Amino acid sequence: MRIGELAERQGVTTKAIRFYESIGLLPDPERTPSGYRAYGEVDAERLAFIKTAQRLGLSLDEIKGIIAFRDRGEQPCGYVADVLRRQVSDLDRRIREMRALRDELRHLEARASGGEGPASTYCAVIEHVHLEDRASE
Amino acid sequence: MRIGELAERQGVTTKAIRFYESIGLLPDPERTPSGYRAYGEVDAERLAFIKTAQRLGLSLDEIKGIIAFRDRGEQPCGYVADVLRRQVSDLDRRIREMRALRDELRHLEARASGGEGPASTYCAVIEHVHLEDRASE
DNA sequence: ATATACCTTCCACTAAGGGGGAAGGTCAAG
DNA sequence: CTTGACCTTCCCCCTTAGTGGAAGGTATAT
Repeated sequence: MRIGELAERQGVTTKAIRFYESIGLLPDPERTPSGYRAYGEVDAERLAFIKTAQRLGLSLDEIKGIIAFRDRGEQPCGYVADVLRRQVSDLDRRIREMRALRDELRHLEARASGGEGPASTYCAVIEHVHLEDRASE
Repeated sequence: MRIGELAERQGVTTKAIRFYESIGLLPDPERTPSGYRAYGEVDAERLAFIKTAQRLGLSLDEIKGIIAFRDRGEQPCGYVADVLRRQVSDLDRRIREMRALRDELRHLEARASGGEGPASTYCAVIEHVHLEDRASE
C-alpha cells in the first residue's frame, strides 16, 4: 500500500509518517520501481502501536526506545514496566497539581463573578491574585 | 535596577525577561546611557503578576490579553472571569482524561510486572496494548 | 592592565508535528 | 494526449515558553 492509503487507514497524515521515518521511528520502507513508498501490514501495525503508546502518554522518544528492544529481538517488558510506572506517578502528581489549581481558580472565579470585594485600582480579582501570590512567597 | 537584579528578585531568568519584552508582555524598558535595561518597581510588580497568572495555568497570550485591559485603563474583571471559567472546565476535562489514562496504565503495568499472560512474540504487555487498542477502534 | 561579572544582540534549538509551496515524477481514466 | 490525483524531495515558517551559545560591549575591583 502507498503512503496515502496507510495514512488514511491509521488516521494520521502523510506528513507525520514521513516525519516518523525521518526520526527513525518507522523503518525506511520498500520502494516501488518508481520510488513510491510501499507499506505492508507490518507497517500498519507498527503505526498502530505508535499511536497507542502515544495515547498512553509516551513521548516519541520513549516509544522509539521500546521499539528498539523489539527490533533487537529482546523482551522490552521490564523497560516497558519502568516507563509505565514513571508515567503513572507522573500522572498522579499532575492530577494532584491540577486539582489544587482548579480549586483555587474556582474560588477566584466565584469572586470575579460576584463582583464584591475591596476597592481596587483595576480589578479586585487581579489584585486578589496579586496579594495571594505575594503572601505565599 | 538592571535585568539581572530584577530576574533574581522575581525568580526568573534574564532570558525570560527579554523574551517577555520581545512578545510585548513587558514594555520596552528605560535604558542606561550604555544601553543596559533599567527597571523600576512597576516592572517588578508586572512580572510578579505574570508569574501568578502563569501559575494559575494561563498562557502568555491570555495574560497579555488581561494586561492589555489594564493598559487601556479598563476593568478586566469580566474578561478575567471568562478566562478563569474556561480554565476550570479545561482542567476538569484534563483531570478526567488523566485519571482514565492512569487507571489504564496501572492495569498494564501490573501485568508487565507480574510477567504472566499469554505467550507473545515480543512482550505480553505490548501485545496486550496492541490488542486493546485494536479492540477499541 | 586585566580579571570577572554583567550586559548587549542575534541565531539556533527544543516536542511533535502542521501547513504550505515549489518543482517535478507517475499512474489511471477518458 | 491530457487531466487529476497521487507521489517524490526539499524548503521555509508556525506553534509554547523559553534555553543555550557566540561575539562583543561595559562596569568594577584589584
